[in-house]
Amino acid sequence: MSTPLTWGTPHPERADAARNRQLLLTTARALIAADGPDCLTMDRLAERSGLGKGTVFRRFGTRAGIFQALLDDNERALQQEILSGAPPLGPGAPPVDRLVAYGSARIHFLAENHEIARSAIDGRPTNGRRPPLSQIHIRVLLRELDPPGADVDLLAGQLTSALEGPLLSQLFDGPELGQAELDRSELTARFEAGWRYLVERVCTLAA
Amino acid sequence: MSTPLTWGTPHPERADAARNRQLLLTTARALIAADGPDCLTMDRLAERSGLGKGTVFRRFGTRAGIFQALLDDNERALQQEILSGAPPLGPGAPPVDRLVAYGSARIHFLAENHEIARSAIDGRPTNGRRPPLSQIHIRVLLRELDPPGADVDLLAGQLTSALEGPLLSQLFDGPELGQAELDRSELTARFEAGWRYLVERVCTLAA
DNA sequence: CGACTAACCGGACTTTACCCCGCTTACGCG
DNA sequence: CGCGTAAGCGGGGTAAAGTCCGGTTAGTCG
Repeated sequence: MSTPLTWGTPHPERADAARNRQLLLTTARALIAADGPDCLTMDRLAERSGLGKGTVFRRFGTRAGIFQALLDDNERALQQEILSGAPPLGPGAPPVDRLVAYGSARIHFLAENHEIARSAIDGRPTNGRRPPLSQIHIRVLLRELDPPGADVDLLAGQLTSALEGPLLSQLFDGPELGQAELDRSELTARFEAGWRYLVERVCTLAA
Repeated sequence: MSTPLTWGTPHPERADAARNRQLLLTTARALIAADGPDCLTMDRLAERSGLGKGTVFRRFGTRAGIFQALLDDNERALQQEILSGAPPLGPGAPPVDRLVAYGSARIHFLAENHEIARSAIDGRPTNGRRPPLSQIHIRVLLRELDPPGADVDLLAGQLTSALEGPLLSQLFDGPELGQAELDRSELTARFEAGWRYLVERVCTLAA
């Protein structure tokens, strides 16, 4: 379940390795639920899993890698919705509607997982350097739209940043620049509206 | 020169402290120039400056704080240009033109300082939690523009992320998603064009 | 069924950010 | 000009990330 796309390679993952990865993920979730993400240490995770530290590092490469893996795992359901769910999130709706719907979904996902997301962004570019799903999806939809005169690849990156950056800043550091504290649903609503505005502004052809 | 805005407080900084800050900044630049940012360690910086480790931490709070300080210092010239330089970067030009000009300036600044910028983004929200200059400036210009129906504060954050995020990703991790390697000037030109497109799309009133 | 090999596992080791707390020094006041 | 005190300073101490390499085991091939 963890590397379902790597069927071309000879040895995707050894059985015990897969079992241990699963165990580590589960243990990590438990530790995070118990003490918060900041208390999740490599030593502790190894010990609580009954494994050695080397194993943990082999699996995830770095501390941030653990949170990455957790995030990816949580994201899988959303991924399915996009690929084969009902419109407008899934295929079938006009691209602009899909963009708006995707933004909403992503906003809610990040709002729910922001503690993990925070810890997943840390030091060096860990290992995989796998491009973020968000950007890929946005790019595909933009290409369908084909806005005249736009650098679509770059625009995809810009929109991805615009979607995620401010939200994460807000979630991490709290309200900024003289804005009142918002509860969860107000916050997501505001960001959804902002995202819709941006997408329509960028993608609607000028008269 | 380092805390010129704190004149209301009784003792902004003691003379020796200011001297040491300056010394540390200089030494840090020298070490970075010599061995690259990754080799700049707190111990080494303290030793090479002839100061104690505690002093370094008192000044900058965290390793990332050093790079923050360096970046702020480098940014000051640009800041002056914006506040009292010639249009369109400085005051006097129409807001849209100023936005475009600011984007160009910022892109070049980040391209020149990306190694430091990379190291400045690390762990926890260090200390000051001072909102980024970029966002403030963009917000001011947007307010002048007053796009109908927009959440200007949020939009400012979105545009800031759109301006900086993809550029930094590119500079940090290299070209992505099947794009060829670009040299410095091609890269900045591309991002400048992308920024102009975005700003005009968002700020030009629909017919 | 047995041997081979490549991947995996473990835990000691190194490096480094960051903390702590007693000592020292700059600056204001009498 | 001498004193008090608050800020600055120093460097040893801790914890945690990431590395290394010898021992072990899963999966394969004859």
